[in-house]
Amino acid sequence: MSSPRERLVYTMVKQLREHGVEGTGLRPLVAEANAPWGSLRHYFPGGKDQLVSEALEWSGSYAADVVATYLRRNRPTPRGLVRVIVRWWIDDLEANGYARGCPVAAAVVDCAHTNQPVRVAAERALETWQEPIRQALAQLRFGPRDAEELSTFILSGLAGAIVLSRARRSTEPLRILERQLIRLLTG
Amino acid sequence: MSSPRERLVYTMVKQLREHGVEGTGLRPLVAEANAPWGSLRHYFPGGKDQLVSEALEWSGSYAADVVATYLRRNRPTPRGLVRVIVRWWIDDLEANGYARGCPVAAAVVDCAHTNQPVRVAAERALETWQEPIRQALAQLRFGPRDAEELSTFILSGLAGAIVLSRARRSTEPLRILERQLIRLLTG
DNA sequence: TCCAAATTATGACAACTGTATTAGTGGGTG
DNA sequence: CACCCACTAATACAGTTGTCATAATTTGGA
Repeated sequence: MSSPRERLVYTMVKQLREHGVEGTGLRPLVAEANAPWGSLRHYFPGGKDQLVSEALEWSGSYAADVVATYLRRNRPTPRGLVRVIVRWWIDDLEANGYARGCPVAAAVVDCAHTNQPVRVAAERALETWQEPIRQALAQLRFGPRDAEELSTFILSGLAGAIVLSRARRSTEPLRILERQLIRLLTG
Repeated sequence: MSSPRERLVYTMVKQLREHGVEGTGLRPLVAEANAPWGSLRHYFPGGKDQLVSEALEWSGSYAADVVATYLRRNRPTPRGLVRVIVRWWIDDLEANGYARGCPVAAAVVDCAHTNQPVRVAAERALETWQEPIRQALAQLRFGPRDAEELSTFILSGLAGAIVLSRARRSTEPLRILERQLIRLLTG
């Protein structure tokens, strides 16, 4: 399997997505990760903040990879780009009964003002995530300025649509996002 | 001033926006509200869930009022509608140093899967908020179906842009949202 | 084999969590 | 006055929180 260290980070990602930062207890987390309690301070001397920050970093890289993989395999189209971004979340929400949301949003909501290290980690994760989207838009006909603006806009819509979808227990908001974004990028 | 009951609800709104559901302790809350500890169980026998739910209801009504007031005073235009919705948040974030976000998003992120009563309250708050926006779109040239879709899309973008703005400590994501929404509604 | 370093076990710490109970205060009405 | 009521005070409860210190153990390399 993976090392206790890796399992702790990944389990933190999952817990973050389900319960947020403040809602995640270290002891339940360690239990679910099947990790020894002593590993916590050994691998994460920075405490909970460090573990959360690494979980966010992992999440940012993962999300970026989803887009980057699409770019590697296809010449991007507006439709295809939007689809690969939004569909991942539609599938995930449906597969998990709307249990898990966006870990970055969770971190921001809980700690934006009270916990600088975590906030900075969230900011970095968003940059990581945004980068391949911006690249994709640049490969389309969009100039640097539009690519920057539109990629920010896409992430905003996505983060919000996830929240709405979980509140309603319906993927409609995400499907609407997909339609409107395609309209915006092709119109 | 206002009654302890009202202060408790309003203070919960504030705490929700700053620390989320799980990050808000009842004792600090009661202290900040200058309310007697005994008032908690007296006015809110349903416990924390009830207090959070009422805070969400209050928030939904408040947000809806902002839009409804605009509608009462002006004949709506795409630009004016988007502006009144987005500007409130730009001003609020700048005025409070990005300390406070959207209470509904906070509730969803923390409790969407673990706390049905709160999730339902969040869903209702979103409906309340969406209603005047849909009305405004209906007063423009949009049919019922487009008004429904676009009002959902606007709320998605808004909730997400607030998250991004707090993460970056910059109102750029909200300003981008404003521009793109105007483009979408006028294009 | 033996040492040193990496890893884990165990348990304690004070502070805090939401909930609950019981007694008591106040003010207005009968 | 006496009564009842909405309201508050004070405290206790069992559980959990993140952090920490120290000892025991395992591991890999010389």
